[in-house]
Amino acid sequence: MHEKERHRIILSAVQDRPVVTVVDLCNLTGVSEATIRRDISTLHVQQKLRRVRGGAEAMKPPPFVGLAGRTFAVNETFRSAEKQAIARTAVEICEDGDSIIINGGTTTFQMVHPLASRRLQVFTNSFPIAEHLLKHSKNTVMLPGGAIYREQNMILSPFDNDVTRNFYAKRMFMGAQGIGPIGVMEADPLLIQAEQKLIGQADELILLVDSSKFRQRSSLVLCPLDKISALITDDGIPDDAAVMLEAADVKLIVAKTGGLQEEEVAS
Amino acid sequence: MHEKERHRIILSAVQDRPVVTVVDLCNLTGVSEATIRRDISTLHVQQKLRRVRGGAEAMKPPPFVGLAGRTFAVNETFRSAEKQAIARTAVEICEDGDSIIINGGTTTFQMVHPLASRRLQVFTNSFPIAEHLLKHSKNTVMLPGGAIYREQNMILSPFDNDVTRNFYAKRMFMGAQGIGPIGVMEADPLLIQAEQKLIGQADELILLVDSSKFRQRSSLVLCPLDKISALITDDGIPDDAAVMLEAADVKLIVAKTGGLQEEEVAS
DNA sequence: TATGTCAATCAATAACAATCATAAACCGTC
DNA sequence: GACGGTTTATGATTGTTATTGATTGACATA
Repeated sequence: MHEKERHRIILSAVQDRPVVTVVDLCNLTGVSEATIRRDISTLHVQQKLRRVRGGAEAMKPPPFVGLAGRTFAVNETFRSAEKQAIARTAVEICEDGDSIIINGGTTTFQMVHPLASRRLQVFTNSFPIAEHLLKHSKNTVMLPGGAIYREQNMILSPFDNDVTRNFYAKRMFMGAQGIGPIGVMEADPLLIQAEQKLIGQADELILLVDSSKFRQRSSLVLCPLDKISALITDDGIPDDAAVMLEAADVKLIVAKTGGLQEEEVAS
Repeated sequence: MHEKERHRIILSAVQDRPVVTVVDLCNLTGVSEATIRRDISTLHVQQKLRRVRGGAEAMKPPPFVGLAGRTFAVNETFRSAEKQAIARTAVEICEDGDSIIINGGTTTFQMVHPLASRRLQVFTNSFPIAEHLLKHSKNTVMLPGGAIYREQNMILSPFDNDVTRNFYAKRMFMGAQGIGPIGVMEADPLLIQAEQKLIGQADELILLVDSSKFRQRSSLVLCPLDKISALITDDGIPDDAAVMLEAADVKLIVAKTGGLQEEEVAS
């Protein structure tokens, strides 16, 4: 990864929230802490951000974060290191020029930072993802039509006749509330509807879930496991879950937190 | 491969992507690293790009699209007092609960501030308007589907099957490049297409133009004057323009800058 | 004390500049 | 055209420099 590329990612992250830690940036970029510190120092003297102990903060903190950004930010801090590593791994399997679909969620949102230095065709129903990519990257951004639901920060539509049907992608990335033998679980019927509309518009469905999701259950089943092409998670995945995924022929990708390699466990 | 040919490829790549590496350019052109480095050096002294370690970057690194974009911001300061008065008047004729369509533009963008304390159903193809209303108001925000065009900061779609057809509003507000006896003028064919899609989804079409627009002409005609229900402008409007509008049965509303009142000149 | 952050250092690596040899393009003259 | 000489562009090789990641110890904090 190149210096400029890292700098873009760092600036992208630092403007996303009040403070970013060095560890966060390591997970986001996959480089060592020493390098991140050197980068922060460089950007500090360039006045691009302010260096603080433990990380960095934006030069001009946003005047006030709307209620939308707040709930989002709270969720983000939960298991954020894992989510960032997972998101980085997800972006790494994409190539410039690819068409991808990103379903809204706190884990998938982390993809925006590694995407800052890339150029893809991104279709997303998440308003914050679209907003961030528009401001901090050169990716092409496409949206479905519909109403913006503040609670989820997503664009949802009860109609079937939107441009979603006109977009076809190589991969679709999505999070989930939980994973079990029955399949992928979600909490909200509205999300189910939106996600099912998107599944089928992509060749591969790739799930991004941190390992805590394997212990969670929910009432609504989005789709069975065999619809999933690959699943990216962190190294806290239980053995029985790995067996379950292998049985369903789901490619398991374990993202390494702390910055180095990804490791494929099962095909 | 000829030198000029490589240079075109390099410049194309460097403006397309945030960063290009020497290796990338080697793969792209099929020549050696030494040659690419020589090319980058040449283009660097020609100020066509900036040379950085590992590759090259575009001269103006981040075309960061701010909340309202760079070109947006420049336009916003031009005749902003008039635009704000016009926008305020436009919002004043709406009542809470109304469904309105706001077409993107620098004048219509000014509507977001008076709208901050209101609660309407707003359908807009302007990303900055949606963003602002979402963060700073409680209005319901709805969007058409499509790609976000950075230059205009608008969501445009070549497809006809989007949710636009499912949204019907009491009023549609739009700006324009110019106004003449022939009708409403616009500069960009893409905008024409998007605007024509929206017109017809509202009972009334209301035009927001500052008085300088009566002296402007453009090459593309969006619609004839008689499609317009009302036109809001400032008190700099020429007499002949007022006569022209009266003849076309357009209700003329003059926004008072600084003051409060609207004034009806013709019905 | 335990933990996390940081700066200094060093080895490994990647990127670079300088140099040279080859081959193509160029430019005269015949 | 054809030939010989020159220039120019390119790729490979070399040694040099810059960047990175790991290690260590210092310092602050809980």
